[in-house]
Amino acid sequence: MKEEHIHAIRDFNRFFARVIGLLDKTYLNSAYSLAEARVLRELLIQPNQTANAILTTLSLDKGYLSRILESFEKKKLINKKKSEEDGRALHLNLTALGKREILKIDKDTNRQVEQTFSSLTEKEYEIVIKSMDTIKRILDRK
Amino acid sequence: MKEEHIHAIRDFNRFFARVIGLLDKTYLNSAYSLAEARVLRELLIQPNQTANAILTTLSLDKGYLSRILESFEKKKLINKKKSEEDGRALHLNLTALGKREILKIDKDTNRQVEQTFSSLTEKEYEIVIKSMDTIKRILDRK
DNA sequence: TTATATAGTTGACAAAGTCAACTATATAAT
DNA sequence: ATTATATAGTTGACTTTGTCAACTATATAA
Repeated sequence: MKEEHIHAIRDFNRFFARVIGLLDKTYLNSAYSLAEARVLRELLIQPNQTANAILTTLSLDKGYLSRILESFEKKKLINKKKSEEDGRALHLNLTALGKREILKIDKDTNRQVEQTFSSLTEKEYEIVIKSMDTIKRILDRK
Repeated sequence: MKEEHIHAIRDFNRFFARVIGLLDKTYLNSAYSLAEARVLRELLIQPNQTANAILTTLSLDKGYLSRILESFEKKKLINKKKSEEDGRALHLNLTALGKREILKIDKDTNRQVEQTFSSLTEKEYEIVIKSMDTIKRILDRK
C-alpha cells in the first residue's frame, strides 16, 4: 500500500472523526449515552434479541451491557424474558416507552445531521452521498 | 433536506464510526491515549503553540489538557516556556524524545490503517480515496 | 458423570472527561 | 492610576464510561 494512500486515508479519518464527534455530542444533552442509544436502536431494528447477540453486533463489554440493560429494565424501556430454548439466555424487547424513546433520540440525531450538512445544495448532497456509498460498498465487501 | 439523504448519511456515519473505532483501538495497547496522541501530533505539526491554541483546535477541556501537558513534561516529551508577549501563556515544544514518540505512534497507526484497508486493489484504493477527497472538499468548504 | 463452554451478573477498578474555583497576568473603562 | 473585566493555565472534586476477572446458572461434549 502506497504511503500517499495511507496519508490520504488518515487525513479523511481525522476529518470525519470530527464530523462524527460533532454528531455524537447530540447525546450529551440527552438522557441517554451513545452506547445506550445504540443498544436501544439495535433492539428497535431487531427485536427479541439476546444480550449476547447485541454484544457481538455492538462489541460492548459483557458487564457494561448487563448494567445498561438492567437500567433499561428499571426505567421500563425494555423487558427481559428467559429463553425457552436456552435457560441462560434472555430475550430482550423494547416496551412502548422504549420505542418512543429511541424514536425521539433518532429524531434529534436526524435534526443534528440536518444542521451539520444543511449548507449543501441538492447537487452536493447527491455527490456526497454517492461518494459515501462508494466507500461503504468497497470496504464492506471485504 | 430529504429524509432519504439524512438516512444515507447516518448510515455511512455508523459504518465509518466502526472503521474509525477500529483504528482508534491502536491506542489501547500503546503508552498514549487517543487524546494524548492528538496533542503530540498537534505539536509536531505546529510547534511553539500555546495550550490555548491546542484547546481550540482539538476542543479539549482546559483542565484535561493541562494535566496531559503536565504528564508530558514529567516524561520529558515537551517543554514549556513562558511567553514573552503574554506572561500567562506557555509556548509548547516537543523534545527530541517527544518527536520520536509521536513518530512511533504514527508509524503504528499507519500500519493499522494498512491492515484495515489491505484487501483493496490499487484501483479500489484510488476510487475510495477519490471519494474521500470529494466528501472532504464539499464539507470543508462550508 | 465429569469436564468444558456459554449467557449473564456482580464487584472492584481504571481511564477519560467535566466542572467550577482559583492564581496570575493582561486589557479596558472610569 | 484604580478598578473592573477578561483570559491562560492549574487544581480539586467529581461523573461517566469502559474494563477485568470472578462468579452463578445452564448447556453441551467427552
